[in-house]
Amino acid sequence: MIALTLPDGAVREFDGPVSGFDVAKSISSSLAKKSFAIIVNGEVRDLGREIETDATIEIVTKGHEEVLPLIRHDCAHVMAEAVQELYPDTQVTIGPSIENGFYYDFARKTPFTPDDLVKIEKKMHEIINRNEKIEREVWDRNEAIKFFLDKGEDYKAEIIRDLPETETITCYRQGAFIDLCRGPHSPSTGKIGKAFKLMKVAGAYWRGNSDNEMLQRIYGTCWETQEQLDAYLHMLEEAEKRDHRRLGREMDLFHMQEEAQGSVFWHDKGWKLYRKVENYIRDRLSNAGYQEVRTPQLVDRVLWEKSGHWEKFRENMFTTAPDSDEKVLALKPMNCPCHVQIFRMGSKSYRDLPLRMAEFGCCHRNEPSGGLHGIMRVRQFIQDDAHIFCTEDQIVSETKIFCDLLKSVYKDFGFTDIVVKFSDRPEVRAGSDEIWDKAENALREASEAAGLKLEINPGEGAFYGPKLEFVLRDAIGRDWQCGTLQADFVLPERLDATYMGEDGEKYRPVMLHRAILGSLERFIGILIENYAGRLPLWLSPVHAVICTITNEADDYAREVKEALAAKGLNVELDLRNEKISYKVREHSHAKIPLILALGKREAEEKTASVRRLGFKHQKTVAIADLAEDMVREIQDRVIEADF
RNA sequence: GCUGGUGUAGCUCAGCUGGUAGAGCGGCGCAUUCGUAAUGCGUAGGUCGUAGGUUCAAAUCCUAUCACCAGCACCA
Repeated sequence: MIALTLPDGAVREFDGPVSGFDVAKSISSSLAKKSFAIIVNGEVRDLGREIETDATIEIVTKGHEEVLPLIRHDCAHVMAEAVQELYPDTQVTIGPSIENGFYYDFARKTPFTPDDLVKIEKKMHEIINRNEKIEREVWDRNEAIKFFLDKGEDYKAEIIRDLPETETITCYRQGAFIDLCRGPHSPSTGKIGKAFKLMKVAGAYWRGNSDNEMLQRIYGTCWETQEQLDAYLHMLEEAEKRDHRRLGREMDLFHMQEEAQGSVFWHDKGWKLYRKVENYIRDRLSNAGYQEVRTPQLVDRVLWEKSGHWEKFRENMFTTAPDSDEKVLALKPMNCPCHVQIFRMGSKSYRDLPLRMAEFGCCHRNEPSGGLHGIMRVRQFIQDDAHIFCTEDQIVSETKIFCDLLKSVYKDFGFTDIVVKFSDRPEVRAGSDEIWDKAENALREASEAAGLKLEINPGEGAFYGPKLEFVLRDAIGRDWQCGTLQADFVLPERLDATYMGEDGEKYRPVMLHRAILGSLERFIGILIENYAGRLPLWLSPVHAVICTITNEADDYAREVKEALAAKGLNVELDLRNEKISYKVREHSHAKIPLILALGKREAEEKTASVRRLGFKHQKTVAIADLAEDMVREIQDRVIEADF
């Protein structure tokens, strides 16, 4: 007897092993038709698989959160089947479901063209209409290897060879197509429906390693309903409109050009924004007990050799090319070695620790051309960089203080949902296991104490210490590392930083490399995308534009501008002989937060008709009150004004 | 760096299989003084990313190169 417990607590008994499909059928035949899979003790399984022991189960039907990953994976298989039907010379490799869809990596000499995608998509609809049964098969390891080798599927054979001996080898068969796969899958291809679309082709390295050959990856998106697909495609279109590169141009913030690849030309308004961000973080750091320093841009390679950068980071460094045996200088890619130089000046005592040293230093890194991206990934950038020199015992408290500060700063910028990635010890590393234990625990404890949720990145730490990465998302869902905290036991050693302990002995300080915003360029890019250009008043380069309705109000408009400027507000004047609706439209496009329309009425009453960006209505306010409200909104760093 | 795609006026884009460039918006000029997301008329803008090549003739075909876009790798 097998007893299966349903989500509502009801128990159903069966004489012997029973398939998920039969379980569903025992409840109702219509349920069986509507099912995609069955969850057995928390594990999603094919309906065709037999359940052999007592278990709690749940039938997966339309709308269940497990449906999307399932049909996306089905869709990947259908795409592979379509590709092999159309292009038999293609080998299949790996094709998982991912956020919003799926991809499949193919090995083929000739790359797929956008035209091919149209054909493949058509073929996929055919296969789905055929409603092929998807069946799970358990294979013998060696037979499976032989089978795939005979089929010319070398990659599949390689995958099986690399699987642990204990792993059950399963294949999924649909029509003439058979694929090595862990599963699970829906019962048939018809379950996928029509709400999918192939999106793009791209190269991708076999097993994610750039030493390996490059495969052809096709990305697709797949949803349960057409409405969901349409909504997703619409979201992508909308996201395009908040691209910081586009908004940067439209809002006249910055530009980039060929002659300075990977570097930003900040325009007046963009630089105003930049300075607001920089001054804000400067104040926060200063209040948090940081000193600020400034170190050289060009530094002799000798120092980089000592610090280890010459060995580990040479490829990314810009250097001078001296004529003969002159010294080689390098543009600094990081501030840390220079900060150690300042630390080393004079002698330091334990009483000086923790010593928090900040610098808005300009760093240059020769990033690979393919990695550059607007102002998010550049070759010249400025970080809100700082190094905390402290004792091992101070790591926890300093990390905690840092996490709290970071959280508070992010909140001011309107980011409350912060993802933290914790990278622990890599295989190749410096320092003893004891120190690593200590550092890892410190970082973990401190960030948890600060109420941050951690994601673990196993083995991804720096060779000199573990790190926390604070990640923000851009308009289309790409993650960007902004803040970071890295514990470093190596650099103080290499550059011989010491302090005098209570006992009169010399000790090595630990260095915490840390940034909150990360690169200001990147952070501003994220800000622009996050707000779709509609920056909070405290960050907006221009606070308001005064628009006259007729030139009768020109004198009053100048008066208002004076009054607001006197309060430190940045206000522009639009006295052009244009219709008010024309001006409103133009300044709305330019993402000006407030439009003040002034006509005869306002001039007589000493008021302004105020319209907030994003709102259709307006309200009439006395100038003095308006100025006061604006100043308060800026001081309070209001993210979303309720108008 | 790798794979694919793109590069035509300030912006968005058209220009079929080769016959020396076109629209809308924006700019400028004139008129309009018009109360909350486009007033009308007129006008000026381009070595078609760059360098070679094929051809009587190249934005269009070929080669190289640069930049950008997407993805991969990288991101100390």
